[in-house]
Amino acid sequence: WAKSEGADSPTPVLLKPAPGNLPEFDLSTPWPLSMAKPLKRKPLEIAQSAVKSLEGEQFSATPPGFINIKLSPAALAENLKSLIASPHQYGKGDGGRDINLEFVSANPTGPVHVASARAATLGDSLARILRRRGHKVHTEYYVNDAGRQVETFGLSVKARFDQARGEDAEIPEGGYQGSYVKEIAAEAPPEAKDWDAAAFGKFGVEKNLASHKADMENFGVTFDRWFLESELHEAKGLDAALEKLKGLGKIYEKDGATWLDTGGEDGEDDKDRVLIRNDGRPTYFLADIAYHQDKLNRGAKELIDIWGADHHGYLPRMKDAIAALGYPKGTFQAIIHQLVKLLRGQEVVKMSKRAGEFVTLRELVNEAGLDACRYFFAMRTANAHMNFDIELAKKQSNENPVFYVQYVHARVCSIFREAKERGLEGEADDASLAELTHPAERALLLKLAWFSDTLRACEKELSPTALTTYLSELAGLYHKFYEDCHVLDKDDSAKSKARLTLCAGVRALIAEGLGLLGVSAPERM
RNA sequence: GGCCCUAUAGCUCAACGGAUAGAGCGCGCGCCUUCUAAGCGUGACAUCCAGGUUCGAUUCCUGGUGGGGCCA
Repeated sequence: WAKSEGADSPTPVLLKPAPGNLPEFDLSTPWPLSMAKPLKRKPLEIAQSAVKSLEGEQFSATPPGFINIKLSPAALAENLKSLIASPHQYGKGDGGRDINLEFVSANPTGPVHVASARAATLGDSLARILRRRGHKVHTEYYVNDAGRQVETFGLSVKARFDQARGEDAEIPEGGYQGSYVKEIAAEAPPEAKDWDAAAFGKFGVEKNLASHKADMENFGVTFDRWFLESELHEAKGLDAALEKLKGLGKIYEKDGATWLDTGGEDGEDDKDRVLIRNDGRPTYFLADIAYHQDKLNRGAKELIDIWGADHHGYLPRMKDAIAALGYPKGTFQAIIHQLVKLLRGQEVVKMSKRAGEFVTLRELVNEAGLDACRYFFAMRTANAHMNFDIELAKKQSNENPVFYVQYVHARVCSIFREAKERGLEGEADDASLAELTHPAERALLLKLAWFSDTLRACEKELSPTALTTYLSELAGLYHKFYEDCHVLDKDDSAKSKARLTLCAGVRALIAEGLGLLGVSAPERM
C-alpha cells in the first residue's frame, strides 16, 4: 500500500516480476500509471518522486511510469533461509475461513467415470492449498442413495440376477446396461432370489460406494465425510428444512404442491420451484436444501460445491434457497467446471452411464499413472473446455510436464547423495549465501520468493492452476541453473555449500508444491 | 427461443487492465570424459471478426461468427 500526497487514502501497490527486457530489476509496479488521474500528475513524475522518497532496496523509475525494484542479495538469502527452516510454514497465509467443500459426489448407480477426475483433482488440491493457507476446510462427498435413479438401478441389478438364474427378465426402460451391473448381480448371495428391487438397489449402491471410496483413495483424494442422502431422510432433515422455511415465510401452497418463494425480483432464479410435489413426494431440490442446511448446522461458515457445467442451471435456485434460509450472500458458492470431451484418437467417446460405454477413473489412473493424471487436470482452469485424448494420455504419459518438475527433485536428491559421498555437506554462512549472484542463481532465489503469492492467487481463483504454472517455471529455472552453475566444487567448499543450500530450498518447495497437488516427489527417476 | 462457459502457436493449455503474450508436445539445428540428457541452447509458428471504454486491451463492454453445455 502507498500513502501519497494528494490522495485521500492509501492505495494498493501491485508488485509483479520485472519484465524480461529489464534483467537488472526483480520487481516492478505500474502503480504510478494508475495514480496519474487521481493525483492529476504525470505518471513518470509520480514514479520519480516516489523513488526519491524510498530507501532500503534499489528503486528506479522508467517511462511511461513504472517503478522498478532490485532486491539485495542479503534479502534473498534471508528468504531462502526462512524457507529451509520451516518448509511447511513457508508462504502460509493468515487463514480464518471455515469452509465445507463438496465435490465429485458421483451417482452410486455405477463406477466413477473418468470425467470425475477433474472435479476430484480440483477439489482435493484446492482443499490442500486452502488448508496450507491456514483455513479450516472440511471435505465432503454426497451420495444420492435415495430416489428414482436408485430404484431403476435396483430393477436393473435384479433383472441381471434373474437372467443369470435362467429366468426370463429384462432391464427396464431407461435402466442400466453396463457390464458392471452383471458383475454386481453375480456378487449377490443365494438368498437374493427372494429380494425385491429395493433390496437389490441397496446392495448395488453399497457395492458401488465401496468402489468409489477405493477409487478416490487410489487417486489420492480424501474426504472427511461421505454423506448419505438416506441419513438425511432418517434424521427427518427434509422436514426440518421445510419447517424452517415455513417459519421464515418462504414457502406457499399452489396446485396441491409446496413451493419455495425464491425472492421474486431479488432472487437469482427466474421462477419459484417446487419442494413437495402434489403427490406428496419431495423433490431433489428439497433434499439438496436440507443437505446444505445440515452442512451449515454442523458449523461451516462457507459452503463451496464443485459442479460440472451440466448442473450450472441449478445454481440460481440453490443460491436463492440459501438466502431463503436466512444466510448472507456469499455463504454458498459453486465452482463450475466445464465438461471434459473424451477422445480416443479422433473418435469422440460417448459418456452415457446407462448405455455402459464409458471409461472409468480407475482405468485411466492405472494406465496413465497417478502423478500424470493429477498434474494434467490441475493444469487446466475450471472454465477451460478441454479435450482429453485417452489414448494419448496412456501412451505419452512420459511427455507430461509433471516429469519435468519431478525431475528437478530427483536431480537435487542426486546432488545431495553425491555431496555426502564427497564430504561437501554443511551449513552455508551468510556471506557465501549473499554471493549467490549469478543470473541463474538470482532467478531461482527470486522465484522461491513468489511462492506465497502463487498460493494467494490459487485461493483467489479457487483453482490449483497457478501452482502448476509456478512449478513448471521453477523447474525450468532450476534446469537452467543446473547447466550454468556446477554445484559441487571440492576447491571451493563455501560456494558448494551456498549452492547446496539453494538446491535444498528448491527441493523443499518442489516437494511442497507437488504435495499440494497430490503428486509425488521422487528421489530417483 | 432463453441462459451459462468458451475462442491464444500445428496440438493441449497459461498469462491481477501494463513494458518483448508464456509452457509442454510436435517440427529444424546444435550440446553428454565433470553433480541424472525425463536436461540445456537455438530456429520457425499465435491473441476469431467488427466496434467501444482506457494513457495502455489477450484481459473490460456491445454486436457478430464458431465450439461445448443447461433449460424450454
